[in-house]
Amino acid sequence: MTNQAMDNFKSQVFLILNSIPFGECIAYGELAAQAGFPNHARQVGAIMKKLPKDTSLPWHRVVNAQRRISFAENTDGYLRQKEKLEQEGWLIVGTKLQLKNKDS
DNA sequence: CGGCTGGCTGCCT
DNA sequence: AAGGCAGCCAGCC
Repeated sequence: MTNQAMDNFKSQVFLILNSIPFGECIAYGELAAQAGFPNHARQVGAIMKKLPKDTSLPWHRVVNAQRRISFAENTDGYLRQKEKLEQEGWLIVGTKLQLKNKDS
């Protein structure tokens, strides 16, 4: 992957991220695929990792393919993501995301 | 330049 | 349902 492609990739990731509506979420792999680069799920994670804590991007809407938060519980990242998701109407059980109403 | 490490995934016990 | 494992690929050392 060229540096240029990578810039493009990042740009796409940010765009797509911003396009995710309130209350929805997307998987790392899917985000990567939509950005035009399948099998780059981890790279998406790497990008998220670099984001400043005060970023305005809805990075919390990105979860793993199992619809779980990809952080161990009691970690800082986990807590921050959980909090933001709860603000968007999600119910978090452990690392698992569920809809408040019914679900599954 | 080789080796290890991840905000991952899917397949196979 | 729950681990283990092997691909995956850019960063870092």
